[in-house]
This record gives sequence, C-alpha cells and structure tokens, in this order.
Amino acid sequence: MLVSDSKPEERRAPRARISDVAQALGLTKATVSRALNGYPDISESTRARVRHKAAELGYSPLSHAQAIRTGRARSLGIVLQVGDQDGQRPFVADFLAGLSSAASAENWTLTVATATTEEDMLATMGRLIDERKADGFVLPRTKVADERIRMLRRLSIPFVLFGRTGDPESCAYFDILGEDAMALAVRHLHGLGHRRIGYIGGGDGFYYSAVRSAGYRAGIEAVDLPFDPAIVGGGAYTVDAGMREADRLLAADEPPTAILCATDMCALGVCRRASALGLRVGGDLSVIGYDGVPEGAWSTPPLATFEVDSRVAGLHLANLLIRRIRGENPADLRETAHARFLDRGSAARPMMSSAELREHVARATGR
Amino acid sequence: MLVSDSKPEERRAPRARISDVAQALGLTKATVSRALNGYPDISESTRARVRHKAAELGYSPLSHAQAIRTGRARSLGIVLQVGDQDGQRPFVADFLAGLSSAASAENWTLTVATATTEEDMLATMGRLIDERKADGFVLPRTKVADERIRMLRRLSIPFVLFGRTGDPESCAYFDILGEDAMALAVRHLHGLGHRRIGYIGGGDGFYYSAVRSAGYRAGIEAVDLPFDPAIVGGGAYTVDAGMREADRLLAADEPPTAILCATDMCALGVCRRASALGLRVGGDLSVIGYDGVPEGAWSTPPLATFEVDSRVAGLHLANLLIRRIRGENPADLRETAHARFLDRGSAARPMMSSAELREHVARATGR
DNA sequence: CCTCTTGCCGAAACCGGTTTCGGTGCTGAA
DNA sequence: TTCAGCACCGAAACCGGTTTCGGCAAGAGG
Repeated sequence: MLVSDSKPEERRAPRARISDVAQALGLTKATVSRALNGYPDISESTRARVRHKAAELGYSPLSHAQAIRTGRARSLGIVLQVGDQDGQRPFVADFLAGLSSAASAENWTLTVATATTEEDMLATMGRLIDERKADGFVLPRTKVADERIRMLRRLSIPFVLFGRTGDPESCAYFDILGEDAMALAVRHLHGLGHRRIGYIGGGDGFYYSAVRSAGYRAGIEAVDLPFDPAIVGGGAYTVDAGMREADRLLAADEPPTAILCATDMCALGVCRRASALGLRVGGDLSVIGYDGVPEGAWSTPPLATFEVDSRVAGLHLANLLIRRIRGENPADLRETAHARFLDRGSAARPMMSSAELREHVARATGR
Repeated sequence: MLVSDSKPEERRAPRARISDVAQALGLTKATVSRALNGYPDISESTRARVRHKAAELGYSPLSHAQAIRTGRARSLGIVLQVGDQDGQRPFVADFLAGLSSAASAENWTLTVATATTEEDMLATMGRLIDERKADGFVLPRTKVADERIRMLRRLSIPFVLFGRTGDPESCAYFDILGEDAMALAVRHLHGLGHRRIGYIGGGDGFYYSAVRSAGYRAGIEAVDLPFDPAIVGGGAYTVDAGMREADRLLAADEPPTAILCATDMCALGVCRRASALGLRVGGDLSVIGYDGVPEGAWSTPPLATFEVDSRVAGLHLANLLIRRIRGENPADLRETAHARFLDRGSAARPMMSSAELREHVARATGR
C-alpha cells in the first residue's frame, strides 16, 4: 500500500519525538508531556530543562498524535460561502492571509472548505467537526438569526464571528463598525450640501444590513434631516438590484441628490443606472458605497466607499478563536474596528436640486 | 486543561470506531482495517460484510488516527502568495471552492496557508510537511525554474502544478493554454483590420509569461505579420507597469493600433494611459487582456479579455493531486483547458492608422 | 520518632487506527 | 495417509502522544 518512489539517498532527518527528548534527559515521556503542557506537578527546574532540550532537538508535538487523545488538532476551520453574487470575494485572499499568519504564529493551521447553500454549509461544518478536522470555526457573513451559531452552540464547539448577531450571548466576535461608517457618510454628504440623502440597504437577514441601516438613520437624525421611506430601499447587494432600486428612489416625488449604499456592488449598479439616465455621477447625483471592492476604483468616476482591512480582520479573528478554544470567556473576546473612508469622485457637491433632478429623470425615462 | 462549558444534556452521538464495527461482526479490528483498505488476504465475502456494517454504523476512519501510523492525513496543502500586486486574487475564492469540493468528495480536506515571499513560502511548506499537515501540494503561479518544485522533488512529496514549468519531469499539472488564447487574440485583431499589433508580456520568470509570449509570436507568424521588438514589451503585470509600457510602445516610429497584454492589470494600465493621451480605447487603440478580472468589466470601455474558470481548475487539480498521492504516474496526470474569450468594447476595428496614431501621440505628449 | 502531607516523577493504560507475524483449517499432491 | 501450501483471520505490537494512578522522598506537624 505504501508508495515509495523516493530516492533512498535523499532522506530528511527524522523528526524528534517525545521519547527522544525524554531519553536525552533521563526522564519518561509522561514527564516531558506534562512539563510542556504546563501541568502543575512538574518542578520549575525540570520544566526548564525539558523546554531547553526540546528546543535544542527541534521537538514539537505532532498534532495528529495529540488529537487522537485530546480530540484537538490545533486547526482553525472556516467554511466559505461561494457561488452567490456578493462582493466579498475579492477580499478572501487577504482575509485568509490574516487568518493563516496569526494561526501559524501559534503553530496552528487553517482548514478551509466551501459551501454553496446554507444547508451545505451546515453539513460541511458538521463533517469537519465529526472528523475533528477543526477545533473551532470562524463564521463570516453573520446573520441576525444564524443557523451556524445555533448548531455550534448546541454542539458546544468554539467559534468566533466576523460580524455580530441578534443574540450575542456566548459569542466572541470581531466586527467593523458599519454603523459609524454610514453615519459618517451621511454627515459627509450633508457637509457637501446635500439635503436629500437616500439609502439602499444590503442583503436581508445579514447583520451588517441592520447595523448599516441603523447608522444611516442615526446620521440622518444627527444632521436633522427627516427620514423618508420614499428614498430608502433595501435588499440590494448586486449590481442589478442596485439599478432597480436606483430607479425606484429617483422616481420619488422628491428624489435624492445623493444615494448611500450598504454595499459597493449596489452602489455600482446605482452609478450605472444614473449614467444611463444621463446623470453625471459625482455631480448631478452623488453615490457612496461600502466594502472597497476593486471594481470601484475602475468605474467612472471612481466610487467613494469605505475600505475594510480584511487581513487585519483575519489576524484578529484567528487570535480570538484560538483564545476561545483555549477556554477564555466569549464576553472578553469582542473587538471592533473602523472602516476607512475613501473619498473619491462619485461623492461631490450637488449640482442639481432635487426638483431639477426630478425633471431630468422624468424626461430621461419618457414620463 | 480541558474546557468543559458544555451543557451535559446536549451530547451528540459518539462516532463509531473501528472496534465497534469489529465487535458487531465478531471480527478483530485488524481484519476490519485490512478489509476496508483493500488488503488481498481478506475474503471477498468478509470484505462485503465489513463494508456493509461500516456503512450501517456510519463508520469512517479518523484521519489523525490513521496519520499517526501511515503518515498521511488525507489533506491537500496549498500555500497562497499574497501581498504582491498581481491580479490573481479575485479568483482565490472560486479556486478554493473547486479544490475544496473535489477534496470533500473523496473525504479529503484542504489546508491553506499563505506566504509573502518565496523564502517564506518554502519555509511554510516545509512546516506543513514536517507537521504532516499536508500529504501533497497544489502549486499555483509556477515559474520556469521553480524552487518549490526542487524542494518537493528532493523530499519526494507529491505535488501538482497549476501551470507548467521548464523541466516537467515528474510533474503532474493542469494548465490553461495561454498560448492558444494569445494566438487567437492576434487572429481576432487581424480579422478586425489591425496590422500593427503590439504585445506586453507578464511577470518575468513565470511560466505563463513564456507561453503567452510564444502564443503571440505564433499568432503574428500565422497572419504573416513581422515580429517587431519595438512594439513588444514585457515584465508588466501591474497597472503602473502597463502605463509605462504603453508609453514606450506608443512612442515607436510605427506604433501599434492594437496592444495585446499578458495580464488584465497591465491591459487596464494601457487603457488608462491611452485615455490620458486622448485616445479612444476600442477605436483609436484596441486593447485585449487576459485573466478576466472583475475590474475589466467596469473600465470604460469594458476590457476584452480571456476568462479562466478557476473553480474548474481547482476541481481538476485536487483530483490530480489525490491520484498523484495515491501513487499514479505523473506523466499520466496532465490536463489542459482553454480560456474563454470575452469580446468586449476595448477591441474593435482600427479607426486610426499607425501613422495617424503616431501624430496624435506626438501632439499629446508635446513632442 | 512517627505519621501525614505535599511535591515530584515513573509505570502503564489509553486514544483509534495500521501492520507484522503467526496460527488455524482446508486443499491438493506425493 | 501425510505433508506442503494456500487462503484467511486473530493476537499483539506499534505509531506518538496524553492522562490516570500510584509511589517515593522530603518536610511539616504532633
């Protein structure tokens, strides 16, 4: 059953095993194991000797061998949702880089799987748990009511959220404060002179949608503008949906001179539709998105947006998850950060009043 | 040392172990193991009974437990290079999806790590090998002379290339035939009426650069155009480099009316520079790229390019690698596919002659 | 001086598999 | 009839760790 097409002369030095360390010190492997794992019934002097010798021999325990007894493989799990049209994909590499480098630093590894549907995701996670391939999970794209959280809670498997959720009980998380970004965006547009600022929300059910929407609302109130449902849309995280919602908002009696979007893909759809209607984006209509997708830098004009540092997010999440797996209290494992505003051409002073805009749109749509 | 914040009433059913299967059949676990692993000294009838009972109990071996004896963990390794400005990142998610789903189908898993430099990558792979976290590797972005291949060969660790390499001896691979794409692009441009077709190559040392460059050359010869070094550039896989090379090619005595690029990022740089010079891309100057990056769809006009199906590539590579690890001959594990041409606005009939173009550029650059 | 802790470590079982070795029972040839 | 040979399976060692249990010696307390 063994494949052996190796040239015999080329053989790497065999790994040091725990018994090698034990023998070199005249101890038993039991003592070495306990010394390295911080058991209290080992004297500090022997512990130091063991540590030193282990380093000298380049010994580190084989995670499989540990896992067979402990059930833990020093591995972080993540299941990526793929196949749907959300703008999160470009960041996956950076995100994984963050996770991976933080994991490597602690001598952990990263086990990655993908799923297309929610059931698929649950099944895949179940498989990884069952096979003990992952000791805990990073959960991106959290929902207000998230089945993954329910499942992991039930099985008491550690996890950490990239985002927040409706019932944060027992949840560790790292999140970017999208509410602050949206509020800042409203203030920015207001500062530019906009008085009709519309909003288009993101995917239904996702927690980020709820917070960004709340941030818009808080921003509107902060600058003393009325909240008008006629210029507020939602459920749009694709270009097509953005175009559709743009049509709806621009058809309002008092259309917005600026539209804030919960996602860049939606914002790009708004830009495209506005251009098609003969509106100059970043003049007749201002648009701000969120995510910092690379496409935004190539649309005309470039899209103002909020950039998220996915690598840093991955770093934080991996560290949080490792600490969670080691038993720390989830309430102590919560961190947040801010997105960085990229002030680009699509957001500028209004060059049309809402009334003029309405006229223009009416003419352009032939109504 | 054990964390136990689990509610005791919620306990998942324990996994079936090999001894459960053995006991249920009145056999020893040795027999069960050999039966499931295809040893010849087990009668077909017993083998069938074992298989059936294993399925009934939902038994499958724990890969760690196997790994401790066999050294193999049923895990595919991949180390992604991050941090440099290449346009491959958007596809990472799809690529991983392909790898992951093919691996899952065989009950394998995917261990992902990242590295920033080449030494970092070699060290990371070494760590994964040493820790037996990966039984083999997928190597993307292969170079003509690839250190990773040298290392894995020396250690006789199985691997499979996404791409090809200078010395394919003992290499299994999957690759997209970039040479065919480039040749097709030349023919396409020639068919549109272009007679001065320039070319800008990709990153030095990468094998894809060599094949795409050869494809351009073959295409040029096929349509009976002269190869002119004055309108051929190279080493450009970023926007900035694309802009720089565009300047150089357009400053030629007989500038190209169409520029073919080995990468989309380079092509986008060419487009940007051309626009800055007052040239209408997809009219005064045609541009074709390669990769199918999402940014291309948002530039003005949208970039004609070749799309690569990363998910399918991942599927093939995972299957090839698994077969390689199982001992199949690398020479039998070589597959190729074609990129799909996306005919978009940046490539069109020439609206200026080379001479006119030269005049225009001279005026625009003030020379 | 004797017992009782306490600190520290060794012996051995254990985790869940794989693999070596040896021993049946049966068949076929001498 | 006997014995070699083969097909098939059990017993036990093994992989590289962790954990339980118990034992020894030194120090504390009476």
